Amino acid sequence: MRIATWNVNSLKARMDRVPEWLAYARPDVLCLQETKLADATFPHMAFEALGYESVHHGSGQWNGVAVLSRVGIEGPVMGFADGDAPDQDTRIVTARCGGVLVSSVYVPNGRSVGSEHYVYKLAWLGRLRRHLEELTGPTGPAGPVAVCGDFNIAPTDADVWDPAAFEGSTHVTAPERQALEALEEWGLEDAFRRIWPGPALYTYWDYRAGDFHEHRGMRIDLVLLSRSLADRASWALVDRNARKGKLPSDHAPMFVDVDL
DNA sequence: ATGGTAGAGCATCTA
Repeated sequence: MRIATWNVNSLKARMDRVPEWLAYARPDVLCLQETKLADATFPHMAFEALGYESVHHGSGQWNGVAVLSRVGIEGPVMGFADGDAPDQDTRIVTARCGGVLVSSVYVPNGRSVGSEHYVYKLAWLGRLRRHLEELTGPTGPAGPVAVCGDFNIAPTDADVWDPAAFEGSTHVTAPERQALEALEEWGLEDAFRRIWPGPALYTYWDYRAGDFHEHRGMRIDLVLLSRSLADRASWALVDRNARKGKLPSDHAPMFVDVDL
């Protein structure tokens, strides 16, 4: 099973590129973030024509997440299933695809350390863990689980182009990394890192100042797999070609292949 | 690196 994730930074602006990439990479599952669409305008039919069922959770203008699957979509859940009040934003959608519980997540950016947005980011990551506990039940992470998306966290200093440039910034702080580690302690693994343990393999580059061409990037888009899946991960790639050319997103798509 | 660009939608907000 090929499990992919891509922050498209507006699906409307990327409707040439996303179908093209689906035809090229043929993922079994593709998690999208920042569709910036309301549910009513999500192009389910365009993906259906390519063999993909889809589920979307969005309110328009900002955020918005989707799961596309050609191995089935069952039991979609919009937002958190932790029983708490609905999230203020549309940042997570979950469904079972080919037997795997898949969540597409767009973790809040945090904006600046200590801001209310940063507090929301850390709380959101706590809710994500409780959401997964609720949906997996007594089986927990022993079952097949994939949490894919833009985490807005660089797991280690090897995941940013220059750690010194990020001092005092979000995405690299200890509390953010600890929130990610809490998910790993629950039973998820950064599958790309297992395949490619080396540094400087990024998924995001700011549009500004020629960052992409100067290799000033960050690895913040992750596929977290439960142990039974991670043990079967055989290949992973970031498709940097999809960050080039006309009208790219500021994120590249990445995927992990799992031998099921 | 303290500006720069892109996408939302029409004045700014978000990243």
